[in-house]
Amino acid sequence: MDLDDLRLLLRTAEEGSISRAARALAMSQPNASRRLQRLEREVGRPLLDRQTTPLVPTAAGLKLLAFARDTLQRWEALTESLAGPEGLTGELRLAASTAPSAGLVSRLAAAFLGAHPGVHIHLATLDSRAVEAAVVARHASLGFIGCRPRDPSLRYAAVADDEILLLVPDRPPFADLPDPLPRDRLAGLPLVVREEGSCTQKTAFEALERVGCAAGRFRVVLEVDSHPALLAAVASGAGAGFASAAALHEMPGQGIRALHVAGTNLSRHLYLIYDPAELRRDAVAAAFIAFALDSGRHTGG
Amino acid sequence: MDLDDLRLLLRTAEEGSISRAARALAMSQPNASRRLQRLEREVGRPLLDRQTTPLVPTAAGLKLLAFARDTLQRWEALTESLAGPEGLTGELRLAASTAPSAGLVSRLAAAFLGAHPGVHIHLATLDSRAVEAAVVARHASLGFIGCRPRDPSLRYAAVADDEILLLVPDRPPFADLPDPLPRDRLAGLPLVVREEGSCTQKTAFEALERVGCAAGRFRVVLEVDSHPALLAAVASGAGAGFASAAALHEMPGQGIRALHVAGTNLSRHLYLIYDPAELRRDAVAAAFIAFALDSGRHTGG
DNA sequence: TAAAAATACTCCATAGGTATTTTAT
DNA sequence: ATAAAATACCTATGGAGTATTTTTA
Repeated sequence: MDLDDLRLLLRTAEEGSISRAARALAMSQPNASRRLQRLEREVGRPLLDRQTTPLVPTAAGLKLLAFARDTLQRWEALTESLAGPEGLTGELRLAASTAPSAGLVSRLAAAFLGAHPGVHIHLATLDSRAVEAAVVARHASLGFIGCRPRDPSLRYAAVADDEILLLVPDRPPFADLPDPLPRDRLAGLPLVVREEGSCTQKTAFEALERVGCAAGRFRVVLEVDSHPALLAAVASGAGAGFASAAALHEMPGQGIRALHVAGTNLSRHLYLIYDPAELRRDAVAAAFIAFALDSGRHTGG
Repeated sequence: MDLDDLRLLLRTAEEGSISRAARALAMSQPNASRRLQRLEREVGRPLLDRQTTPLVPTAAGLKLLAFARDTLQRWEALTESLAGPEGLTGELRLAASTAPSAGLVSRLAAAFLGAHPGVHIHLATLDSRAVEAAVVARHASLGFIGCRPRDPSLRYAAVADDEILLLVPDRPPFADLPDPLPRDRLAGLPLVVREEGSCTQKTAFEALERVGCAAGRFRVVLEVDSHPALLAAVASGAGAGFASAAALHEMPGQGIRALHVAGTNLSRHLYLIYDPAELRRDAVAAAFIAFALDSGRHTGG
């Protein structure tokens, strides 16, 4: 008997349908059906009357439901109390994409460590795709990326907003560009862009395209594969480039001005991605998510 | 979280040692160690202080121990109450070796069905080795054989005693043999024996060997591969043969006398064999074992 | 030095998914 | 006829075993 069996039984009784319960708990219908059958074998009695619609618990099912409610409630209370003031213990492996999220994440990590000094956090900075792969492969419990995950088995939550700015060299012929830069001036600028996997890049181009600036109209003069390289290229006058405001905070390059693009909402979210099953197996990861979402409410809104 | 995790934690705390708990619960030490580590990850705190000997639970461990005791106790009570007067439901697959045990087992099955009319029992009669194989392969939940199981992963319990008798043709030159037959008369008799896998055979020869009648001294004239074949052979005067008293009850052959062998305890046990893990997964099998052992106490002693 | 716990590695059972069939409304 | 439950089948995860290393009394 597994706590998940109890959750499934409970949900099935609430929904009155195995299929609906399976959907709600993100599992396949045959799997739910089998788990309930196994549970019935284990207790030696049918738990649900499958003849009726909606499905209704048998007498034995009602007894087990009472047990399930009680046990789950006591378990939640227990784990919550264990995560209490003294803090958690264990290891937490995070993966964050590129510089901007690494900045936010390290701040989050530091704050989390204040509440839970017994936790050892390992933070890896990878590109967005590698972050997603690391979470799927369980090399990391949690990931932070700038766009929604592609893998449908991963859940995500927005933890912060981040504005994308246009960086330009602080020298002619860029020095005289006005700060809210009119959109039509963009097409003439030489651009330094990030490699294809970059979320910053993707978000900026998508937002511009939405207001009528097709990506094809830009003059891409240089493609680099990291944020520092982009800063260096812009600072040396190669062209303009997009970067997130958070990343500038961390490392303000010299000889660079940051401009807003007029009439365009070049903001992006930061997404926390995770495998839902992991939360049931790793109390530290679960606590970190709760912590991140909570602190996001204060800062990001 | 699994009930087995709770049982393991409880036992570990009682024994003060992971190794001892593992032994007690019939699992390997590394497995026990890992399961406890996983449980610790799940709750986010260490549960045992491994620095001390004997091992001692941490504060978090004590809380979880209280939860474990309570939950297990409530679970046992629940499953017991569900097996109550109205009876269990489900399927029970039994495998019994040869005729003698099939007789006992079908009587047991009938009695069990009286208490649990919702159960569907499937009884297969196989030779001893096949019974053991069926239990190991989970084709049957429970098996009944005449000797202890070879496979160390199986548990066994003696459920009844059964006496082995010497069957002789009711005609010359056997007709004048005295009923408590002196052991020294055995060596001269032509014997009909069962195939090598037979437990009846094995038990009889072992018991005789123990009192000094080496198997080599017997005159084996015929080897057959079933109990009915043995009866037929004896009835037709081919020779004497060993068979269990229970089997005679079922099918008393004509023209056959059953003799005791003087000064020799030719009794054998009937063993119920099972996979211990199965009991936690199948309430019907668990109930049948309890039932069989209980009724064994009244009849067999 | 001896016993216990943890790690490394391997294998197999089984949990879980997809596709399909059966059942019930 | 449609939706839900059960079954068949397959794959891959991870649970469990053996062998080994590390640790601690």
